[in-house]
Amino acid sequence: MSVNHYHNTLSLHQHHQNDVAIAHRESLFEKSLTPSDVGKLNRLVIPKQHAEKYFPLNNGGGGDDVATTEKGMLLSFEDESGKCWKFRYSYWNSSQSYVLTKGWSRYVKDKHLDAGDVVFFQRHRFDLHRLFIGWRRRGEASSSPAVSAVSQEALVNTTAYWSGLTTPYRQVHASTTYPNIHQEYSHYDACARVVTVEKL
Amino acid sequence: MSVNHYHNTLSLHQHHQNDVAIAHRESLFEKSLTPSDVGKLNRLVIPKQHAEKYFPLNNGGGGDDVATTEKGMLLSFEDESGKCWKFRYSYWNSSQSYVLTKGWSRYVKDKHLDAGDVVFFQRHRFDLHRLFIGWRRRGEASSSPAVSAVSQEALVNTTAYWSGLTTPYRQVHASTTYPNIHQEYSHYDACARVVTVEKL
DNA sequence: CGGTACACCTGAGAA
DNA sequence: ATTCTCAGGTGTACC
Repeated sequence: MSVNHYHNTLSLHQHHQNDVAIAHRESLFEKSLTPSDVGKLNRLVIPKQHAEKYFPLNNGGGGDDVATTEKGMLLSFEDESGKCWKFRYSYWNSSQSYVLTKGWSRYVKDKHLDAGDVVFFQRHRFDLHRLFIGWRRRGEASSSPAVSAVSQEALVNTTAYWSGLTTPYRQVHASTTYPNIHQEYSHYDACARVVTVEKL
Repeated sequence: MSVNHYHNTLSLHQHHQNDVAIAHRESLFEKSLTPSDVGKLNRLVIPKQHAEKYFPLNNGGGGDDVATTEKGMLLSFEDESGKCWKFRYSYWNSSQSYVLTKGWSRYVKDKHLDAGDVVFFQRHRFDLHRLFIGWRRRGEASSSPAVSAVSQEALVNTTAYWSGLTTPYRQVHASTTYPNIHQEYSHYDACARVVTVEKL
């Protein structure tokens, strides 16, 4: 059993501070990783139906959404160990697809993900801004049997929460409270409360 | 012998009007072109040490320099035939590198430059704003045997001329006879006296 | 639409 | 070990 496998499957029991949070998570969706998702393209394609449901970039509203659409946004997820991962999230007009770009390759490397492995996304049931990311090895069963039952009801409630707090790349690690306004990305920090020093 | 080769190696003797100027040139630096420099990226990376010595974008003086840094500037160079080449010159924050972009691909195409070929930059010894660009084929010796000896000594002598400039780019530009003010780029026309109609 | 321009991004290697 | 550089890329906008 590898170190990463250990963290993935046993973290529910090992990290007690996360146990409570897990009970309050709802699964959003998961994806089996393609070779491109873990390869040199350094991006994860988010299936459009999930992207538009859970991570809307703009819903046809005016104003700031324009900038959000053009520049993308920064999404933050807590992993199984409580570590915060930030990904640039944007829409590629050329391929008409939603993608996680900046930061994604680091996640792939850190978790040693291969094609066929599965990543899944969750969010806090009550604190809807709080997002989680997890993974499991290809062929492994999902740890929670209730995973697939969740989503349809919660969808409508989530859309309204995405707004335009912003933070610069280079200053992300300068402070955990993210006081700086970024010119480029709409940014919602889903794990601001998790004090984690990391490179983005 | 190709047409371009002819121009390159014989121009010293063919173009008498340039002979005087050549004697008054000092080498700044040269670069062996990478595949990317002559490929589809349409840009030339200027090694940072040379860029900051010879083509400073901001001199730490504040004010207009900020705009210069953000927007880049237009650099003009005379080639071996006296033709004026204008390149957009700017700094890429993301890669922390200085690049010639707009106009560069035209130069590569015109001179039929390939990877391994060398481009070199010179400036007038007395009229320091007058810049020159030249090239030679991969493997060819520098036309002036003294060049490499000159550059080391000249580096020290030349550095002060740029950094010690008290005249901002915009004022220099305004003092030339170049009638058109560019809206986007800080622009110093190093070959204003060469009447050349060209598209940039 | 294709080519160019532009502002990003990253990995590998050098320092 | 960490930082810096830069060769080689990307998507997007514009013409």
